[in-house]
Amino acid sequence: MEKFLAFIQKTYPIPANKAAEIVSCFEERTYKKGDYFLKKGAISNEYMFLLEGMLRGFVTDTEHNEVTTSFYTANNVVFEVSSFFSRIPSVENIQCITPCTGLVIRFDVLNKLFHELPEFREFGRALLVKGYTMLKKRMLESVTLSAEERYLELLDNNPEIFRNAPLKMVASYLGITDTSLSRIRKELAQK
Amino acid sequence: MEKFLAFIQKTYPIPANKAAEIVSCFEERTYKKGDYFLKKGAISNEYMFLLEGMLRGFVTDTEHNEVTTSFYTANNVVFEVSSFFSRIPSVENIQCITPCTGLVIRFDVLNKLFHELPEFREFGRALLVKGYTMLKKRMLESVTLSAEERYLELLDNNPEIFRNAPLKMVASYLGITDTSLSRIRKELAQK
DNA sequence: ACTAAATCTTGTCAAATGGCAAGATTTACA
DNA sequence: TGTAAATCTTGCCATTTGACAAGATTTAGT
Repeated sequence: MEKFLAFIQKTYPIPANKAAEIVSCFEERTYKKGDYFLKKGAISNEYMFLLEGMLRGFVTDTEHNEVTTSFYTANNVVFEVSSFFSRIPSVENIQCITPCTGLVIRFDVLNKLFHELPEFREFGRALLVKGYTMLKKRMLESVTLSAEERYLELLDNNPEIFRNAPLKMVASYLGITDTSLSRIRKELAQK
Repeated sequence: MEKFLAFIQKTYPIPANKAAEIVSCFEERTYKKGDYFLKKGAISNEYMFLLEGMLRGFVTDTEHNEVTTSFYTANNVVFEVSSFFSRIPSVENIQCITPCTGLVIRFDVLNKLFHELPEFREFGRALLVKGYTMLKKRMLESVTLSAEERYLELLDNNPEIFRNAPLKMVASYLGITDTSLSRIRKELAQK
């Protein structure tokens, strides 16, 4: 798949024949809206490059509220780091919020590739570092920016999220209630 | 160093002779209180296992406030993931808040070890995954727990932080002001 | 031990956000 | 297309937290 090859090259350049070998180990899969890619309590066994659609990661807090931890958009990888790499039960759920198509690989196959192809291993590390970096950035913004600024930033950088996710999911991702987010929008509209 | 060997074995078991080889590539270094291990704008070139003392990671926000991003305590590694592995200028500072002693290794030497010793590579990945996991956990707590609960959790799990870091650093780490933290303590004391 | 600087506490008031509930709007699907 | 469910908005009031500033306490260095 073109998209996946382009993604690999953008993340960590790899010789074309090696990249093709990698991609051939993935298999295409489709999901319906509402399907779970990963359920809390399960050990994540799949790693996906998302071709189309959108998913959300979420946990349930002590008051039984669903708190969105991440949105996964097309042309990015979808997996839960801790459960997948440390082989422990996931605390997070990952669910399709639209119909999805992706290229999937199992843990053992991915690991085999990591061992055989140093370039792919470096690609994996680069991705891990990138994810880590983005999470740090988000964490930082959650304390240095106001809710309104965080909303505007998300709207700027990931407008597609607002087309597919209900307000409540976006609000909990931003760390506020849907009521507050609705008010923030209202105030912005009046400017 | 015993402590470092124990840390390696705890994180990802490695044959003793290999572990010894690894440790021998690190060199001991000492820092004074206030010394910077990493300065904003520099490309991080060192990775440290901290034997004694404590450091803080921080950034400066738009209003010139220092926001603590992490505390580094003895018997853990100290480095900034993005800058060290992606070779980009750091947005964070890492500074000693007490005199420190640690075992330090340069980027190129560490990478050489990663290439030569698959076990050490896996140790590195395990550490990266662990750090990522802990950051996710902290992120989650920042939205599901109240400031008071976050304070109590930190007090329970890392009491040593309170012995060395001024209130202001702890407060910004918890995502609140020093004033609020002071009030939280007052209320807790009254119970 | 003395003094200055750093740190911590506390008061007052303002702003941001949440909880709850009702009503408006949109969406899904029979 | 009609209707129920889901989603979004809004009003009211309470709570949390912040900004600022003054005073108390602790720490560091001579």
